[in-house]
Amino acid sequence: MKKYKILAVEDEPTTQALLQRCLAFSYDLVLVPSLERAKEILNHFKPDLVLLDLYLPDGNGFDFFSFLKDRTQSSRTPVIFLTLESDIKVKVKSFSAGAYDYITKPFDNTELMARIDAHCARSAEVSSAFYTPEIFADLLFNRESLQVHRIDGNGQKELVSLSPTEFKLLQCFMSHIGKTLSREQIAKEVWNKSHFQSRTIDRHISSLRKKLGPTGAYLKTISHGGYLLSLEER
Amino acid sequence: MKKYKILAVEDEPTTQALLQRCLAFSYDLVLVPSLERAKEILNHFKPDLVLLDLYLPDGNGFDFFSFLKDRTQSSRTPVIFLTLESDIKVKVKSFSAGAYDYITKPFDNTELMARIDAHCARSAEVSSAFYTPEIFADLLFNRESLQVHRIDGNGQKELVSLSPTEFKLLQCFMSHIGKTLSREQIAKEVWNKSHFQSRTIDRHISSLRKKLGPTGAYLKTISHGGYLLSLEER
DNA sequence: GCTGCTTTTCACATTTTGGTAACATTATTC
DNA sequence: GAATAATGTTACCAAAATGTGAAAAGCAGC
Repeated sequence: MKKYKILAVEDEPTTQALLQRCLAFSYDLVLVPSLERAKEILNHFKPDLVLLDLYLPDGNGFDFFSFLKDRTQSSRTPVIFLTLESDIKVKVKSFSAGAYDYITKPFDNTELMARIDAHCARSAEVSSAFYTPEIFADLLFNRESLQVHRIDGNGQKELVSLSPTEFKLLQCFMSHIGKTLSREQIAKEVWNKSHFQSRTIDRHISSLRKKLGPTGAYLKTISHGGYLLSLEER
Repeated sequence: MKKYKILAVEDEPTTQALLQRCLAFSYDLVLVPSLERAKEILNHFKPDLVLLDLYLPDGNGFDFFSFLKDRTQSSRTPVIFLTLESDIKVKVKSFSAGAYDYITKPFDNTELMARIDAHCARSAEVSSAFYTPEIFADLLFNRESLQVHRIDGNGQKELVSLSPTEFKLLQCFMSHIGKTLSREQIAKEVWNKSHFQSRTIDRHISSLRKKLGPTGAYLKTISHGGYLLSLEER
């Protein structure tokens, strides 16, 4: 049985010791005391779940939370807030920001583990459904370098030079192949905004299609619905 | 904004009243006092989330939970246990069985709502990833891509290109297969209007039938009654 | 502040859409 | 089997949605 990988960000020594003691055996646990260290660790550790204290020496848990949400690799990683703060308003804020759970100290070890397991199990099931391919039609995606290449008839790779926004836009469609995305959804995923001067998205779609050349035709317009990336013929 | 549909199974009058008071406004709430009633309700109510008491007059919450898991329609529906029982062992058992959350009474309204919203939002996102198009005759109706395909004799998918209104119209019939819909009902569901220059609907039906080709014949006219989508002859 | 890039906005071109009228056809009633 | 009512179908065109070049606005690095 494979252990779940957990990143715990916690500066208070007592809780640190407690977490170490009760989680280290059952999980692949990395415990760091600051956001800075956490960000470093993420370069070579991809946790299945994050335990996050709200108040940390070098910043606020919410900021780190948004940081995780913004990186595609960790945008769907479950985050459990684990904190002394028991103010209902903070709880509500956490949940509406997207927290998977909120546990106040002191907590029960067994319950913590049960909740961790539950979230990890569901998340593992879900992440298979959200798998984003690296190849779509004749496009090759490199998530590390944030580059897209097109493979021509001879198997030669040719760089498709996309701007950062165009890349994010394409990535957004790649992670929802076969689903029509409304302009609102696109705005939210790519710009993290809900409202927009309406034509901006259309304009970006237009230039993305142009840069993708013939492959751009797979990015279809669904009138009154939004846009759709799909392999099917029109 | 659409309300989440919630089924609450709870027999204790105090909690019933509390749930009614704090949830009925923000959610589409159905509150039942027994497992038997809950099962009945499920025949015509597909909740987005279930609130479940552990100890009920006609059985144990766990059994109902397994019942939900076993039905495909509800196997991914989030279930929150809401109970007096605060024994850690029961909590752990609930989570390992697949509970989404476990809240002990007395609880805070706001927190309950925050947790409900969080689970529903994630679940909605996930269920779209697991969505499979609906099938009617040789049509594949896809609510996610907002497209309709027809399967031809060779099993090839062919796009049926519908305008937004036609799609909504078909969607309306797809959600009420076998039921005759009056023009008023159609106007309300598709146009969100009650009154209409009478022939408009007819004209859209006409073009929908035309685009659906032979399959359009399943969209029958009920003179003086409206229209009906049904496989049965009459 | 200048330079070179990206992003956004504007303006206009183009396409799609949907309501209505008019007429054709079918169903219902007596 | 008319007469009448209900429904089917076509054509039209205005309004709305979308595509896109070019100008304007941001923005990082110097």
